[in-house]
Amino acid sequence: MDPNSILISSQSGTCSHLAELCVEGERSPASQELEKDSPFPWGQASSSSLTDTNWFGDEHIQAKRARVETIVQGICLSPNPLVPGNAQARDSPCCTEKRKRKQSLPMQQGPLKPGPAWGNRKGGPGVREQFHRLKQQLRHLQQHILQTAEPRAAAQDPRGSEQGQGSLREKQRNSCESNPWATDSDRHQDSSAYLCGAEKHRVSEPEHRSEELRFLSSGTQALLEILRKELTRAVSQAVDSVLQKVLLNPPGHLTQQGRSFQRLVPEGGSEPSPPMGGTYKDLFTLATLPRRTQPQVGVPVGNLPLVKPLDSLRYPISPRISKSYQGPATNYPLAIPSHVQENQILSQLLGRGPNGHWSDNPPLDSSSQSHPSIESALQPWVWSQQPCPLPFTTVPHLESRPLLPSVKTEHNSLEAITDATPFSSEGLNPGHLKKAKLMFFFTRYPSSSLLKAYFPDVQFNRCITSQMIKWFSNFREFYYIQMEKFARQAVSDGVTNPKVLVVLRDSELFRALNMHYNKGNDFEVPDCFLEIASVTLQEFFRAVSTGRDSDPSWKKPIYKIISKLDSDIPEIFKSSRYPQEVFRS
DNA sequence: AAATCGCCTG
DNA sequence: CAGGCGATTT
Repeated sequence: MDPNSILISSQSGTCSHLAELCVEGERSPASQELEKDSPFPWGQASSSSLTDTNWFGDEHIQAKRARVETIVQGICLSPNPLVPGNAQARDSPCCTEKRKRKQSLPMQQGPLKPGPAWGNRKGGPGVREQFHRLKQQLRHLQQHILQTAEPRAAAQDPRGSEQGQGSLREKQRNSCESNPWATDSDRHQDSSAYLCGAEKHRVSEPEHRSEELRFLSSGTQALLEILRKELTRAVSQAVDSVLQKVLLNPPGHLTQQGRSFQRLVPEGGSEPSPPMGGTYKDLFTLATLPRRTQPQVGVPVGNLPLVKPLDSLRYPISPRISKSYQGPATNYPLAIPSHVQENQILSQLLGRGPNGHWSDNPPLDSSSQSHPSIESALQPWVWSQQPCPLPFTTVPHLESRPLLPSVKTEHNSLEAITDATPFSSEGLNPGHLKKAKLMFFFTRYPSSSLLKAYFPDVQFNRCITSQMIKWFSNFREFYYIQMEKFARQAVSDGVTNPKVLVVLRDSELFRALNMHYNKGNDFEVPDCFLEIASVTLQEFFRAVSTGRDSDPSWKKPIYKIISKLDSDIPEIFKSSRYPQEVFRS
């Protein structure tokens, strides 16, 4: 019924997918891999310039800065250790190489550094005032946030305690996002765990609301987190400015402190420190780059190579805040806007509706978004891209699938966040499988590029691609087995004219096929498939009836014929939400 | 060498 | 459906 009409009409869009293919085609396997590790390759280029800036290069300065930050924090806000972003979230279970790569990838964190910020520093006389103002603003924000958050927190079910011992990593991601180290290599797990625990204990403190955040709706949570981070960053920047101007003498012994401080205060986004060790750096870079791309509304993101990421986002999904954490996010985005005035940052934070997302919310609410910069930065995408990314997006609630239930739940519970987040970046879910099966009605031999074009919500990599190709291989296997079976039956039944062998919707063969690829029968099988099926059956019949099946490779010619009969796939299949749209209500 | 494919097996 | 394997293709 409905589905039919849709499909039919959509079928007209023949070339559309070709275009898609071209686009996708640009991505070589290698590049894809790169993207995985660091979705933002371009970051490197842009970063270099920033990296050079070495105002932090000097340990003395750094130490001072750290000191100031500490003070400021004490005054204004709790340093909530939000995780900068964990690029690792995207690791795909199947490909371990990614992990290795990530570590080895010497990404640069250019953007992190406040290069342009220098301009501000030059500011001069007004610095103090500015600083003051910032502090005040921060206080106000804090109050607002607290007011907003507290009430809700009470309402929500506090399940701060770690649940079970599932994958440690994932849990950490969810519960300890605040920990910057979580993102880093596994070796930091311990520390991250530690931090998480610490956080929990401090729940009562007004300043440390990380726990509380968990109880809030995901949306609010995200807002809170983002805001928090951004504020922290802003402060850091302000501090930096001040330091630059005021502090010129390096004490020199604070270096260590500075470091430790950074660790504790992940927000460190502010921390530009170029001197950081490789690992740390990598982290930043990974996380950072992406974000920038974002929306920072007015924020001048210097590097704009970001376009790429967008491509992947082409099919944004409804903004579900489902996963608060999806991505590798990073908070640095904010930090980076170095050239942006501190004031600007604040104002943006306060009033920003960057990508529309927050716009709805009043400043206060937005403030609540303290979620990791990750989101903050990417908002629009965040949601569209990663989160939904694969797993959830595509997967509508197909009939079955206990796996994705949470997805739909969306913002409701933390669960949604928890469950969704980990997978968001990759992996094929039942929804994808179902979609692939339906696509089989149109194409028996899809190319990897075609698959990429039709599964926009999937982050392809070798493993994923192979898996999907394997699916189609399996589909074909079943298909050909059925064909051969029925062809032989026809032969034994005495059929002599292949023309009489036509696959109709009421035929047994069709039922078998439909049962396999369209179990719920919730999809209208296209006529073209019936035609191809008929041709295939006839070819098998001819081969068998003429005794060609004695040849070990007698099926090859048939395969070759069938491989040329793929049809165009309806455009609607390109939608990540495809199933929902196609299936009959 | 890498990507695919088909076949077989669990 | 996923793995493994060998063959084929590019």
